[in-house]
Amino acid sequence: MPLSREKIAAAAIRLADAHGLDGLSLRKIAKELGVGPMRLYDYVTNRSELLDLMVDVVYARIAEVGQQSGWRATVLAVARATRDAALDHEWFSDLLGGRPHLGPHALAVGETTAAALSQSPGVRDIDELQRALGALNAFIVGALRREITERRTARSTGTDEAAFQASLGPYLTRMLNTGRYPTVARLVIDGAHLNAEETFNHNLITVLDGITGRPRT
Amino acid sequence: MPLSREKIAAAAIRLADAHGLDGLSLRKIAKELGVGPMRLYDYVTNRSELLDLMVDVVYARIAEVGQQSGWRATVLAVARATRDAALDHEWFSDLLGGRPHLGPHALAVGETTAAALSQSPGVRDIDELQRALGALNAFIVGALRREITERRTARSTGTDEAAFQASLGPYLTRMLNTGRYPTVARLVIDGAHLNAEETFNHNLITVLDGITGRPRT
DNA sequence: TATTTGTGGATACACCGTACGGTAGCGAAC
DNA sequence: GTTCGCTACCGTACGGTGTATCCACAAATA
Repeated sequence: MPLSREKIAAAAIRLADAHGLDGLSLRKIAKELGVGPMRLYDYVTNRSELLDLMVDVVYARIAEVGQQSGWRATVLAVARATRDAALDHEWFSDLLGGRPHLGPHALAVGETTAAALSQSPGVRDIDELQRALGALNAFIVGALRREITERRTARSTGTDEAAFQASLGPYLTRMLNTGRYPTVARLVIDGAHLNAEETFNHNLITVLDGITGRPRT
Repeated sequence: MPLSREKIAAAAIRLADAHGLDGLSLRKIAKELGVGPMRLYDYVTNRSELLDLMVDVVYARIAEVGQQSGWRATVLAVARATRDAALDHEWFSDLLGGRPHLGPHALAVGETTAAALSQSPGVRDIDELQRALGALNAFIVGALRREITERRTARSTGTDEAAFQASLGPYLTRMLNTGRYPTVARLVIDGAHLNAEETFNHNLITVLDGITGRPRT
């Protein structure tokens, strides 16, 4: 049972899911596979190439959604699939936007969203398509990074109010009590209970409407 | 002339500007300051706390733009200042969205943008403000990461067509020649010459319009 | 003067990515 | 049938990282 890029990527993903990207090392992957560390270099030239490999495996899952009934449904489906993937593999969000995603599956999802967007009214020529795609991807990347970051801090501080006050509280409440950040203070105190999925969907639609030039409801 | 968080941060920023975040290590910073590596731990508990420090120094520069004549001008100015900062300190974009930015200056720019956005029509209550802020920040984070990544690959491959074809070409052109990614192919071939700043501004306005509910022109 | 206290430094540990040299097997050429 | 060369595997070793711990020395206190 020799070894293969697929097996290496799968093991790496398992480890990254469990211990994050910082807890991932070539040596641990090798140990997980019962092999010396240098074996991996027969299949991968770099650590970063390994990361690219992992990323493209995730994109493969995202690409499965394929085309939907209309361009709008397609874009929404791909965006939501990306979010699902990021929630399942938090390290994925760490890599989002950090390097060009050029793997075959990444290109495939790029193709479906680009093709879908090009069907939209308000996207008339190729420059507009490029811009629209940029804006959409920028939003997705930023939104997912933000959501994952929040989820991580929520998990590390504990989700309940008391633990939050105990961990970030001392510093943050002191900061907010200076009165220099009244709006932020109101946001932190009054508005922490938004549903993440709803927020993502809502903002996604907002951005999409902005891009494709549709009147807001 | 003892040592201080400010001095450490300044040295770290110099090094990160020159050699990127990967080329940054506590030992190098210490050497730069003519000190043993362990001295830094008297001022900073962690490497990550050092990164937070650096980030907040950058936010200090961003915060300098302050309020403008209207809420819209303020939001635009802050966003553009953030972009300028990211262009000057590319490592900043690597950190964007990756951890909560809670330093005093980061909170200050959060406050100004939040306060500005809350003045916008279409942002009626606090939940809408939270969502709007999320969408705006998501876009900024994603757009800057993307732009910096592109700039980096452009720099490493060389900017001219020939060098590009030589480096990414072998793989990418082969991929595009499969015919499976026609839209992406068109984008790569026909549409690479958009001005980055214009694109950012254009998309920023688009997103902002989407958020605040303004009719598209 | 004796003793405590704190401050800068060196050393050490566990771990990382990866360069390098060696070895064993196997097909091809004489 | 023997030898040669090539490929696929393997372990070791190097230079680097973040950080914990201990240590020496100077200053300040009793």
